[in-house]
Amino acid sequence: MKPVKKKYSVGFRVWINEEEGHFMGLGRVRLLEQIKNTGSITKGAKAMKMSYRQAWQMVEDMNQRSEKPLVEKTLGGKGGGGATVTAAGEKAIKLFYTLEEKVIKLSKELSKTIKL
Amino acid sequence: MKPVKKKYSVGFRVWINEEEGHFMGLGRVRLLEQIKNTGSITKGAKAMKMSYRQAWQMVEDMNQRSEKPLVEKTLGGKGGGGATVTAAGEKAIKLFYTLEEKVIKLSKELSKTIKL
DNA sequence: AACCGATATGCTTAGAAAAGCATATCCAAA
DNA sequence: TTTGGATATGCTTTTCTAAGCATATCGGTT
Repeated sequence: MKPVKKKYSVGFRVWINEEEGHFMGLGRVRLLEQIKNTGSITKGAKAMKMSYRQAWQMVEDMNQRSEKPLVEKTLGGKGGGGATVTAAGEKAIKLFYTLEEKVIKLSKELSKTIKL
Repeated sequence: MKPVKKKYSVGFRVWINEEEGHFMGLGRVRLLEQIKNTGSITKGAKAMKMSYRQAWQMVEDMNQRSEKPLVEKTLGGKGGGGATVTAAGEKAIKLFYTLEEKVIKLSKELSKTIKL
């Protein structure tokens, strides 16, 4: 009875670095999408089961470190305020997925070649 | 005075998954190398400023989940024992670097294309 | 000017991961 | 059979991160 051959595969994570380091990975991209869908950081965070505080900090960090803010926030007003994803934000989301897609493709190819 | 263009780049992490999930990433590969260099888990761990306990657990995990052990351990004997990296271990190390190299190459290319 | 729901932010708490400690075990060599 | 240095493993402690709580602030709308 020969030992069963195991299946191995390549795993990976991609992100975008700004000069100071990690800038935007899958988590932040998803957050941006949720903010876009729900119209607020609070609701977006809730949808991701993430604390508002952390979500807010992520948005703050991204806005401060990108040349143009990715999220625009409104205080007061109808419903008390909200947040929307800017054109720059949309662009960043698309860019991230484009990059990720290419790495996914490579990792799938590499997975086939693994022999251990 | 125009705003200064920021430099962005693509960051990544690669690892090898076995059926149960994460199997071997850069940290474990380095540990294997240190074990090879020093001839023991204890010294290898120390060289990496990692606790012996953690190093031992990693080795145990790798050995149990790969078809052939990557590290061979000796109890007692001259010097009280030690550990060596098996041929299968060497193979795994090389495989990992081969995979990583390809992802590095891709990420460098992608870094050039980033426009935000 | 009162209201409302979201942003903004400090401070506390909880939970998970790593480190650290203590000790038992192993066995070839001397 | 004693020695020595490494493996083996349970248990405690530290550390770091994320979550949670509390509260102040904002400002268009009514």
